[in-house]
Amino acid sequence: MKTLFVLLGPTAVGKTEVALLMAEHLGCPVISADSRQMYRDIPIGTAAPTLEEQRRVRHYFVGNLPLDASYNAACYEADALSLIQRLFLSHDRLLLSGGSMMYVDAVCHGIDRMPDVPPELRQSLRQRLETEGLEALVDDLWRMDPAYAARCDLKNPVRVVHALEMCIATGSTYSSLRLREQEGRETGSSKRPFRIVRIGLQRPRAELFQRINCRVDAMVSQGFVEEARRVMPFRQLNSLNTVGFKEMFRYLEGEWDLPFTLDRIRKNTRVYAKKQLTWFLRDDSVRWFHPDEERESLLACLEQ
RNA sequence: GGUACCUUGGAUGAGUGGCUUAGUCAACGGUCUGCAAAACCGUCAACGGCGGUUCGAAUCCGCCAGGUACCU
Repeated sequence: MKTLFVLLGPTAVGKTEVALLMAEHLGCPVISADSRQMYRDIPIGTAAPTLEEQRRVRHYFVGNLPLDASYNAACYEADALSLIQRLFLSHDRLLLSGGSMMYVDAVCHGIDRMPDVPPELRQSLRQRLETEGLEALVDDLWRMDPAYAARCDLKNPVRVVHALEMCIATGSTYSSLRLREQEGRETGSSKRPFRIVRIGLQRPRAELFQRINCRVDAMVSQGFVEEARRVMPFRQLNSLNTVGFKEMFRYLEGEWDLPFTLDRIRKNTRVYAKKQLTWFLRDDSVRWFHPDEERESLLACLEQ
């Protein structure tokens, strides 16, 4: 049976380097699962694999999208699965590596088929959110899909708006589209025709935070400020609603000074890393390793 | 030596006699199927010390300690 190894872990833990080793060991490319490294023009701020690293091992889904692409986890699921299927023709073992929780989840568990949201619909709901407030939208949700309203985080505008988008776009209910929830995680369409082995990278928190701090400084010396300045005209794009860029834009506007800005970036990156860990730690099928100290056993686990 | 002002949780900062005491930032924990490096939720902890007034004090009074400003 074909095997997909999935390498995951918090940002700055050292995934890129370990992925290279694993890929070389397996003789396969790296399939990246990073929602921000996919965008071109922002390699420094997203700590994307360098050109040298990409010469060492072929990478997919790095720098392959323009900043204004509209993309999401469902697109990624489709793109990744078709690539995986193709690569399995010539490989028995493949490597997916990345820290974007939903993207990894989409490949491993699948995402239910849902309609595309017409941009005008999204726009009008966003408009209503501003003029009428969240309460009005919540009332609508109770009316249109009480089952989902009962379990939805009703204080989260993004969730409420999305549920309404689905209800209005289909004329049905959002909850009726959520098949994975109804069938349970391991059944139904999410069943993959290949084996999935999840490998997690983790370090003691102090060590991880130390690496985050160093990486922010390294980014700056690689020209992060200039990179941010170049893309600032497009700051409203989702691709730039990203830790590092959000803060850097405020610096470039003169609102914050540079030391303060870098502090905020470090802090927000720490918070992001914690969020990733919270997500990944829930999945107890993940086998965890220290990226430096347990490299031997990590590579050994590829042979099982 | 004298006078005035100040002292709140890790940081900042409201509160001015009474429902276990704001907010912000940090820290910590969590949620998550279509913008997810997004969005959202929760927890934590303080009224400088001692004594007094009072049914009741972070809030009023006195002393002590520390700090700031000005004066001789």
